[in-house]
Amino acid sequence: MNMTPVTGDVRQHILNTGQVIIGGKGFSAVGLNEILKAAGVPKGSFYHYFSSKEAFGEALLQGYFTEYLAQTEERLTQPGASHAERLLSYWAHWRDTQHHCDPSGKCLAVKLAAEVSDLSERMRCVLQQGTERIIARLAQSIEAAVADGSLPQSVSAQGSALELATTLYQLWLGASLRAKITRDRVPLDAAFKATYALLNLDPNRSLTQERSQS
Amino acid sequence: MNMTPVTGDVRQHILNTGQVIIGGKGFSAVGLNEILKAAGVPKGSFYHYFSSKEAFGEALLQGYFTEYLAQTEERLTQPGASHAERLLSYWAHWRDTQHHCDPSGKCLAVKLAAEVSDLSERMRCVLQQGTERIIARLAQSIEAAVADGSLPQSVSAQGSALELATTLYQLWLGASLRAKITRDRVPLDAAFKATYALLNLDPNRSLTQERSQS
DNA sequence: AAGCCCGCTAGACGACTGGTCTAATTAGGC
DNA sequence: GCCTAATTAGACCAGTCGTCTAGCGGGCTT
Repeated sequence: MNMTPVTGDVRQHILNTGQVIIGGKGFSAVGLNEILKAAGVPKGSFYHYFSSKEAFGEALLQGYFTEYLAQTEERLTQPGASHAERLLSYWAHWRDTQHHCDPSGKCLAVKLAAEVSDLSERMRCVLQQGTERIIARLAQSIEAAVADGSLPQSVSAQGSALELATTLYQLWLGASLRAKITRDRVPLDAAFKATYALLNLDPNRSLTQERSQS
Repeated sequence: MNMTPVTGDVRQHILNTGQVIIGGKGFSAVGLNEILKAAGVPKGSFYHYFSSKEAFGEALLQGYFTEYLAQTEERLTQPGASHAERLLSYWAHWRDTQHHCDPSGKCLAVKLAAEVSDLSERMRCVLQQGTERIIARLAQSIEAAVADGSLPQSVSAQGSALELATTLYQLWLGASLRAKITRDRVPLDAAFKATYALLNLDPNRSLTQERSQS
C-alpha cells in the first residue's frame, strides 16, 4: 500500500527512541538491541531501514539538526520582539532546557561531538554542517539586530557578525559541556551573563522577562 | 623486593598507554584488550592494579588533571612576564596544541566530559574537581593581573574574577569541542580573539610589548 | 478472484569482544 | 625446603554488530 519510498513510520520511531537513549548514554555505549527492544522493533527491521549503526547515527544527527534548526528559526522570528530580544530568548531557552536533567531535551551536539567526531567521518560531517548552519543563522539575527538598533553599533566594530556568532555558540557549547559535569545551572548562568557582555549590552537592564527560579 | 604498596611501574604504564588510546577513541569505544595489548600487559594483570574499568578511568582522569594543573602552574608563574602575559600564553598554548591532530596532547576533559559524566558518577566527580581547580587557578591569576596593572581595572567592575575565569574556561572548552568537529583551528582562533574582548584588552596591541603600569 | 509480488517483520545465528573473576603460577624472604 | 604475596593466564558468559532465511500479509495484475 505504501508507495512512498521512505517508510516513515517505523523508521522514525526507531530514530526517536534512539535519540533519547543515545542522548543519555552516548553512541558507543549503547547497543542496537537496547534501542530496538525499547522501540519494540525486531532487529531484522533495523537493517531494512539502516545499513549500519553508523548510518543510523548519521540519520539521527541529521534529523536532530533539521528539527533543531526549525525550532531555532521559529524562536528567532517570533512576532512582537526585537531581534536582540529574540536572540536572548534563544539563549534563555538554551539555559533553561539544558541544565542537567532534561530527559529528552538533550543537545546531541554537546553529547556526541567529542565522541563521534573521532569515530565516524560521516557523522562528523553532519555535525559540522549542522553547527555551521546554526552559527550562520545566529549571525544573520545579530546583523538584523544591529540593523534594527536593538543591539548597539559597537558590536559590529569588533568583528563580523559571523565571528561573534561563532564565539557565542562555542561559549554555550562549552557551558553545556561543563553543566554536564557540574550538574547545575551555574555554567549556563555564567554563559548567559557573558553573552550580555559580548553583545555590549547592559547586564542590569534585562531585555526579556527572565525567570530566575531554581 | 618492592615494599611499596603501590606498584607504580606497570600500573603507570597501563595508565599512560590508556590515556593515549582513550584520548583518541573515547572511553566506551575502547576495550581493555586494546589497551592491554598495546601496553604489552596481560589481561589478568589489569584487575590486580584496578578494580574495574571505571576505577581505571577514574585514575586516568585523576592523573591527567594532576599533570595538567602542574603544567598550568608552571606556565602561569613563568618569570619575566606580567600576569596578563602569562594568561595569554596559557591560552595561546591551548590554541596551538589542541587544534585538531595532536596525537597525545589531547585534552581529556574535552574528550570525555560529555560521554563520561552520564556514565560514571565517580569519573564525573574527578572531572568536576579538576575543572574547578583549573578555573580557580585562572581566577587567581586574573586577580593578580588586575593587581599588577597588566589587566585593566574595568574587568573587575563586570564581575568577580571567578566568574570571568569560569566564562573563559567554558569558552575554550566549547572552542575545543567545535575544533574536534571542524578539524581546523578557526574555533580556537575565535576563542582567542574573544578572550581579548572579555579581558577588555585591545586586540590589535599585542601584550608582550606593552608595559604600561597603573 | 486468484495468484503473485515484495515491503516488511521476525528472530535465530555467527563470529567476535566486553568486563570480570578464579585458579594457577611465579617470585621473594626465611 | 616452605610460606606468603604478587602477578598472570585463561575461562566465562553476557553482550556486540551484522547476516540470513523464513514467512506474513496487503495491493496489483491479469
